Amino acid sequence: MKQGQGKPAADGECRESETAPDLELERFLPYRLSVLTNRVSRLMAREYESRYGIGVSEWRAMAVLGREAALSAGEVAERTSMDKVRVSRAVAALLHKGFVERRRDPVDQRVARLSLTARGEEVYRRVAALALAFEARLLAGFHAEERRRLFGFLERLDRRVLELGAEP
Amino acid sequence: MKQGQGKPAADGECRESETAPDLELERFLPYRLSVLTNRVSRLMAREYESRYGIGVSEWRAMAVLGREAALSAGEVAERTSMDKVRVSRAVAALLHKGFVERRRDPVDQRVARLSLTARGEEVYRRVAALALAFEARLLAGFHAEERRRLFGFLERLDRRVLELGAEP
DNA sequence: TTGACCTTGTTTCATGTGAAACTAAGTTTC
DNA sequence: GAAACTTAGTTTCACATGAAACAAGGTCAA
Repeated sequence: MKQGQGKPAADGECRESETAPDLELERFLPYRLSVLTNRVSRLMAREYESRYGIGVSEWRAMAVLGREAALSAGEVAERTSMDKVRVSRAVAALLHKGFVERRRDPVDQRVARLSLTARGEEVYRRVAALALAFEARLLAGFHAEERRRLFGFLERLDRRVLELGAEP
Repeated sequence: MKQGQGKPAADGECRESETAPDLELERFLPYRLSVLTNRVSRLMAREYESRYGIGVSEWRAMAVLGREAALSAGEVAERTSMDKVRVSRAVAALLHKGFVERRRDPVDQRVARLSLTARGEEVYRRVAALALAFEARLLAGFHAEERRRLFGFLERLDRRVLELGAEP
C-alpha cells in the first residue's frame, strides 16, 4: 500500500536543487506530536464536555483556579499558557455558568480577582478526578522510570522550542 | 509565587467526595502535549506560511503528494490524519495556487486523482528541506538512542489513545 | 432499468481562535 | 494636575475548524 510511485530519489545523479528531501510524515516529530495531541485532547474533552458542559479553555481556567484562588485573568493566562483573549472568554463562560465568581481588586480596579464558586469547586473536583483517571489509563503501560523519561523529553523539547522561537 | 492560598488538602479529615485531586497542569500529560505541540506547530508554520503562503493543512497534503502521486482526496486524508473536509479545502487552495493538479479518475468519476505540479514540486522540496532542518534543530540535544526512545513513547501513546477511543 | 443504497467530495452552519483595536484604570512626567 | 504613557481585560474582525446536510457518481438487486 505504500510506495505507489513515490520518488525513490534515483541513485546517482541529482539535478540542481532536486535533492528530494526524505520527509515521511510518520517519522516527522511535529506531525507526530500534532496527531497524538489532537487525539488525546479530543478524547478527553469529549468526556467532560458532554458531562459538565465545559470546553478545554474553561477546564484549564478551572484547573488553576481550583488550586489557587483569587487569581487575576492575567495570572490565569500565565499558568494555562493561554492568551488573554482565550482566558477572557473562558472566564465569561464560567461566570455565566456560575462556576466562577469575580470581584474587582480593591487596590487596582483594573484587575478582577477570580475564584471558583461552591458549584465550581464541585465540578472542578469531578473533572480533575476524571482527568487524572484518563491520564492514568493513557500511561498504563509506562512504568515510573519511563514516565520520568517521557516528561523529561517533553520538558527538553519545550525549552528548546522556546529558545528557537526567541532567537530569530 | 506558587501556592497563593491553594488547597493544602488538609491532612486528616476528608469530608465527603472532597478528595481534592492533585492535578497540576505542568505535570499533566495532555496539557503538556498540547502546549508543546502548539508551540512547535506555530513556530514552524510561521516560517513556511510567510515564505510560501501555505498553511498547515496545505503543507501536509503536499507532503504526502510529494512522495506519492495520483492519490485520491480520501487517500490524502488517511495519510495525513486529516478529515475529508480539511483535505477538500486544502486541495482547493493548492489548486488555486497552482501547486496541485486534479484529474478525474477515468474508472470511477467520483474520485479525483491529485498530483503536484512542477511549481508544486519545487515548493514541496523547499518546504520539506525547511521542515527537516527545523526538526533537526528541535532535536539537536537528543542523541540517536534518545530519539528512538522518544518516538517509541509517542508511538505507544498513540496506539493507546486509539484503543481508549475505540472501547467506549 | 429502475429504485434503494453506498461512496466521494463539497458546502453549509455554528463555533473557536488570535491579532489588533479598543476601553477603562493606573502611573509618570513636567 | 493634566498630558503622555502603560497595563488589564474586552470586543471586533477575519479566518479555521468539523459535524451534518448535500450533490453526483457508482453498485446492487429484483
